[in-house]
Amino acid sequence: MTFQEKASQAIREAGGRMTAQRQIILELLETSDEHLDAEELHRRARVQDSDISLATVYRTLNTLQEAGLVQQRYHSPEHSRKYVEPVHADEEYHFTCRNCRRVMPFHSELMQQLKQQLEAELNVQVFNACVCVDGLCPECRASSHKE
Amino acid sequence: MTFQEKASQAIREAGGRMTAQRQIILELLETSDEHLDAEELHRRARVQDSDISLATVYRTLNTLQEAGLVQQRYHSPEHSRKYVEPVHADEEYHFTCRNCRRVMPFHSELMQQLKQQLEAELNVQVFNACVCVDGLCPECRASSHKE
DNA sequence: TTCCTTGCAAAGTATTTGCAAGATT
DNA sequence: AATCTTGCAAATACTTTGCAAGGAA
Repeated sequence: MTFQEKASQAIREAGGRMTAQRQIILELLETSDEHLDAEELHRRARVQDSDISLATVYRTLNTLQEAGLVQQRYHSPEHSRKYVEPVHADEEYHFTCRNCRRVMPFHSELMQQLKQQLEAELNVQVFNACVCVDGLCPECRASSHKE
Repeated sequence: MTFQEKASQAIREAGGRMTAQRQIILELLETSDEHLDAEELHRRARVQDSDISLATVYRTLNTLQEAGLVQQRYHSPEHSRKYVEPVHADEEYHFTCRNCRRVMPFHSELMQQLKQQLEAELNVQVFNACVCVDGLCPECRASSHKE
């Protein structure tokens, strides 16, 4: 079952409706590998429907998040914008350079371990973990040594 | 050297000045174990100086963060407010219940490992890692099973 | 005396919401 | 036909900023 099929089903099950706007947003989410925020998604969605509103993008993302179809990501150190990605098996996290703002994605089995640890030790059920790391990227690190 | 002494020194070294307002905020940061956001800090600071402004609290926190004296924390799933804590040896992270909003702090050596892994594999220098986990706390988990 | 810091109010950024019109089932 | 969704504009929440007055070094 593709992401769009899963989404359609979930929306329907929640008593919602499939609209042209939602279709566009789902398509963009499925085909983009980058992490998108509402504004960028809106910008891209307008290529297909120049009347689609930013509010609709926000509402659709919230709907999808509530249905567990997309998860939120924030980038350090700002944490000001919400990025979304479809829920997949391998979760991606992000390192942001404080100096040049470059974002480096990373994967780590440690996060899986952390979830298990929390479920065991705190007796909670984990839905989502957000990890944002910041510091200096290799290049900025090197140039800061020279100074 | 206490947190306040370190802070005074760092502020001075950066060409800044120690003011009554900053003194109050530093004191609150040092003596509170909870995580405070600007508004809560402002509320508490007003007990000692009823004229202190929210803008000053924000500016002071930014100054302290730039100096590496406090670090930011965000709570999932909202990520809307910035909380601060003095930089200490043992870093604390947070789990938030999606249902009852309860926040449970936790510690984990896995985060230290993650930092080391990133420094080794990505060749970056890590300044800060933010981890916010959300899901269901033990109580809400139990009651959701009953439904 | 220099210039950093403050309070105030206004502005800024990201996101949400009320409402009437429009679309889906 | 019923009601969910949309676009628009206004509202909200958190944080930053311009400016003139005040305060630290």
